[in-house]
Amino acid sequence: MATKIVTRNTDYAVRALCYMAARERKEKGGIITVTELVKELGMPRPFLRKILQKLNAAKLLMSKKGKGGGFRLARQADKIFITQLMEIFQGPFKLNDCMFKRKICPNRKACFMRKKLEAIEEFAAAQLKGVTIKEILNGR
Amino acid sequence: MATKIVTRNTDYAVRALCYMAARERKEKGGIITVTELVKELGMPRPFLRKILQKLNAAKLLMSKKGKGGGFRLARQADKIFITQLMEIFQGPFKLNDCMFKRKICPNRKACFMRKKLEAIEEFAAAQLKGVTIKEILNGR
DNA sequence: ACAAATGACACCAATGTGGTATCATTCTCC
DNA sequence: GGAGAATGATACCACATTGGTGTCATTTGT
Repeated sequence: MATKIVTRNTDYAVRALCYMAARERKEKGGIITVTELVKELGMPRPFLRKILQKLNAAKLLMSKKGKGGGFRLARQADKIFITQLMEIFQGPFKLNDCMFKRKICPNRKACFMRKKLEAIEEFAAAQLKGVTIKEILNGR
Repeated sequence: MATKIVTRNTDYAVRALCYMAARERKEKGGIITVTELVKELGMPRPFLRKILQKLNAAKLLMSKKGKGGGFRLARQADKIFITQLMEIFQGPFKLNDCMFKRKICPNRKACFMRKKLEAIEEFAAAQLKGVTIKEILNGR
């Protein structure tokens, strides 16, 4: 199986945010309901709901309860970083933590493999660093 | 949880092979028994056995059955690449395969995220490419 | 009041990884 | 040839994670 850098809930979040940002560009200031998102994006409703609630808690979305309620972006698309989404849904980004028998491997400092993994982790972090919803939307 | 580039069985394989290579350097040509490896490396015996059997099947080790039997390296330590170990225990190395609803995401080609992931994957492959047991043993 | 929306939260299922157990086979040595 | 020491093969199990569902409470507009 493929090594996952991005899990499914992060992925769904990206898709949902992209949709919302795109819609925002045309019809200004609209609140979007889960129903619309589900219809447009074809994701399982309860799962998406959970994701949106997390985004709301993280203040990336604003929510409005009750009739006529829904969600809207709490900030511009170029201020929403996927690194933050990854943090929210997957926790801090890191590669192998090099455990051995429940403890951090004592050789961690000297280990050649570890050096390589660290280089990879650094590179990956650099690649993902500046990426925002806006860029993903624009394909660039 | 940390994104795993290297899983535990690959890790165990590396450790076992390193030990065997190190011993080889001193006492030439010795066959090593699972019992010795378990004692020295402190891994669960049946699990290690399974791993060694796979290495044997992949012709990285040679085995001898029966009394006085055991394993020895089937090639020099500088001819054993961790990429091959990863292949054996984890399958082909790749990052996210970008599925959406059981199908490969139709936007895969244009997707900006995907481009980043591909860059990371390439870099990672390059980093790991030449690494052998010998280098790990030498810490370089 | 009622219906439409989210909030909070508990629960469930599938999968992968790590680990165990068992029996068959081979080999050496007496 | 038989006993015991080793691997071969393989089935099974436990735990964690991820992905996903379901339910009830709360808020809000008409």
